[in-house]
Amino acid sequence: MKKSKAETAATRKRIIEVASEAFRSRGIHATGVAEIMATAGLTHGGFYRHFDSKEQLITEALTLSLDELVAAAEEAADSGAGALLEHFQHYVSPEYRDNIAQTCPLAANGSELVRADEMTRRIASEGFKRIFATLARYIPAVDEDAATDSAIGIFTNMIGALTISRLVDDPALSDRILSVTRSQIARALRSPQSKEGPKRGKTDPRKKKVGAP
Amino acid sequence: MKKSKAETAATRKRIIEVASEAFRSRGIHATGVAEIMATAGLTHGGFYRHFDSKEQLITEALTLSLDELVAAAEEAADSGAGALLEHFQHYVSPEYRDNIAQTCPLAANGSELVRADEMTRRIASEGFKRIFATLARYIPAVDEDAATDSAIGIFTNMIGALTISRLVDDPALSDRILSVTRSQIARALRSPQSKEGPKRGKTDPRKKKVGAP
DNA sequence: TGTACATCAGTGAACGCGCGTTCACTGATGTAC
DNA sequence: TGTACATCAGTGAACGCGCGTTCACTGATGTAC
Repeated sequence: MKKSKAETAATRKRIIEVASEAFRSRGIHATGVAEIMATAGLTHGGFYRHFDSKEQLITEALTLSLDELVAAAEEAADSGAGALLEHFQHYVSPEYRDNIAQTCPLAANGSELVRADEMTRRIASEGFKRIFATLARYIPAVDEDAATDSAIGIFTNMIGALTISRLVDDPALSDRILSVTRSQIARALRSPQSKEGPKRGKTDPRKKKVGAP
Repeated sequence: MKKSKAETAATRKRIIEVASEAFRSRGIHATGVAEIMATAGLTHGGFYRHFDSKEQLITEALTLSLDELVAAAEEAADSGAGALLEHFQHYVSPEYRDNIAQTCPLAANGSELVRADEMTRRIASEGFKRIFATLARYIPAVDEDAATDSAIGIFTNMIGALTISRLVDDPALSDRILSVTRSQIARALRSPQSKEGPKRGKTDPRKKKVGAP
């Protein structure tokens, strides 16, 4: 029962879509190939007609979810600074927190990605860079370097807040974590950022445009 | 070959210590009971003389690592605000980043803990609360609520920065993430914090002292 | 355009493997007298 | 204090199970003529 090229491509796409949600919902390690195939309406034997290994699916699923994340941020950015502020505020909202399957994979799978293979970490790194670069373009700052610093700070802050808001078992504390983070983001996006700080925390001036595409 | 009570207690403690480092190094799911027992110098069959299940070991290992984390923060706090600043700056240093086995379990296992069982999440939550409460006591702020908000923000920020600094495959970017976060922490710990922000990001005034022990 | 055949997406059974957990056994410890 | 015996920490083999992966087979698709 060979399938047409279009149907084969659609099946492959469906497997990746299912995997990208399943990995975020239940974790990468904890989600099996058979489970993904069953959700996609297939038996597990056919998996290797589409992918060399589970590892390959992980990288493709991560690529998809990061592409979607970047696209959403760029779309918001195209509508101006106000829309971008709103977009990133939504990133640390209860709705976003409660929709782990369809939101940021760096927050959903952070500590698992730290131990992923080289290719997966590269994709995660590239996705991280693309997001904070988009953000940096709209941050009021004394120079490009300061804007990048601020964007990095905001984005890592959001990922930490989101992760911990999902971890804590006290709903009121969870909401408060998000609320505090929204305030921090709003402050950073409103007022021009400089890089001043105490000597020990100062950005090393030798590092130039690291990670800025 | 029954062992003395002292020896039994020492063995149990050793298993928990080994597990707490192994879970942080290699991940909770990815670390097997047999591997932990072998590292502790035992065969895996004896595991169930000490624990009911792997889950129980997870909660005990997490308890240990969080207790150590809290103890270190409180020790620093007892030496004054300067020592506390230094302590939390160290939290987002390259040395700390590169020592995942012996540092913050919320950063090392964040996304896995989100999906852990009820007991484990409760312990993680309690640990989180104890740390930010310690931090809040030394933050200059207009009131206790604002200090708690600031402490929550700083700590979730650090966890996100640490996780992403371990994830990215570009060493210079990794260092920069930590450096940026050190600056943010220094700023927050130096100048009095208030809760002002735009309406949408404002802390809900109905939430009083959530999570503050 | 029609026919003959090679391709290959998908099925379902099976592979080896490592997982968490159980169990019969050993023999030193701790206790009862 | 000394002896007899019950306890139980640790061993090592085995359990069922689900994992990622392989494979013989089916039959519709796509291609060659």
